[in-house]
Amino acid sequence: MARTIGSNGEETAARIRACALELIARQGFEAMSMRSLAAAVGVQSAALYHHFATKQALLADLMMSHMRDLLAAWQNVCVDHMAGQSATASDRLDVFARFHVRYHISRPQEVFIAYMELRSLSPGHYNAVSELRRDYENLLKAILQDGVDDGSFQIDDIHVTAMAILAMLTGIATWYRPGGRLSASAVEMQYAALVRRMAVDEIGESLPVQRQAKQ
Amino acid sequence: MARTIGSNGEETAARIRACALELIARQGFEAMSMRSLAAAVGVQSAALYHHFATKQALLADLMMSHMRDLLAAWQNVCVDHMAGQSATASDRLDVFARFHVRYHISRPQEVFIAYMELRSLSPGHYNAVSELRRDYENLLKAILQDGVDDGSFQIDDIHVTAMAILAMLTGIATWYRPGGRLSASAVEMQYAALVRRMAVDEIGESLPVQRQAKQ
DNA sequence: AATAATTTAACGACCGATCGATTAAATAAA
DNA sequence: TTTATTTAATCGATCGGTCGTTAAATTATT
Repeated sequence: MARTIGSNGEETAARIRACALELIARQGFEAMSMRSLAAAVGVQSAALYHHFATKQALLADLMMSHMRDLLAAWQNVCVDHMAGQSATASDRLDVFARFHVRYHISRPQEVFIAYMELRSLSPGHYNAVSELRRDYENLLKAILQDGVDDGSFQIDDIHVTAMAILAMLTGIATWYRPGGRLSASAVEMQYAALVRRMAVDEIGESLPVQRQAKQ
Repeated sequence: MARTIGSNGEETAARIRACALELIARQGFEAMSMRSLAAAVGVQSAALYHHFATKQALLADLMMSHMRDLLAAWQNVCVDHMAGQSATASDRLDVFARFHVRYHISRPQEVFIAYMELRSLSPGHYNAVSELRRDYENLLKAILQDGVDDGSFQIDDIHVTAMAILAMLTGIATWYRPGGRLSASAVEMQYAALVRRMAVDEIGESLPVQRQAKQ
């Protein structure tokens, strides 16, 4: 430790992360200079390099942390809400949708960065983050597949439907603002209902064959 | 040098626009330097300023053009497919969804830029683009409202549903690649079917009251 | 001759990153 | 308990380079 009384390295690193999240979310990674970040943190720009090797490493740290936190949070939900995977596909889809909305509403900056700054990552970091993203997408696909297998979902294409659901849910971050007309739980409820409709076609539910989209 | 044989100002401006679209879509607006853009076009960077006053003006030009083209293309679809607005809300929603998918698949770069680089716009340009975006959103909202009014749609909240649909459809740009597993028309069909499900709840269709999402 | 398009050359500002010096706390040695 | 040493953290200054932009000169078109 060095200068200021009552502060240490981990605390400074955490403050750098927090300020970087805000600045990158507001201006974009390329538009944020290390100098402006240092000013926001309240240190000299050189001090940033004691905690993060490069600007790129800082971005990768933020994005990897976000993806790992997201996956860990889902694991917690699984442990809490449906121990043993005994829940139906429909229930699990509902839990997933609500979880996703809740998590993305509670961390708007991380979410915004996670899918806006993918192109700012170096190839190596991009692959690492993409892998975690694929893991997360596969969680949803597995639920959809289970529902198709047991006949409770009517889905033409798992991949397309999963991409559609995730884009729809993640898009909340672009318009939802706390304190607006709708509460977070109201939004959560509505999106969960929309997701359910996307997976379940009530008319086709009783039919043994997959419902065909009309040309 | 001045004018090369067979070229004029408008042609150069068009080439600048095309190269800028590609570079910005790939690297982001902040990451694209005017020097690299000039190199891609095949001119000196100073020549760019004969056609666009500033880098910011170039971005605004690209985004405003995109939004105006999008709105104009929808007007054309309206004239062609449903003269006189006599079509049902369900049909109009279907036409809208298919149009949106088709248009966004055909112009991936413009689409990507249009919703990734909003924050790179100066306040004035941001407001101008946002106004056109709102116009486009209102087209969808009007269709949804009509369907709710005549009882063919079961929708809790027009705004939420419209945002969800647009995020879902626009998200295609993040994963669809020509020549992949699915053809553009297959994607168009599937997304149109999903949009229909989001607006129409077949079970609740016969009920006079709005269907309530289960808590 | 007038104008439009492009060049070369350069300006000042800022970029990410690094350097060596400095300081405070933790640890070891006396 | 004092003294010496190490480690972690920050600072001020600065590096080489690139940024957006501009001025003036040059060339081509009308």
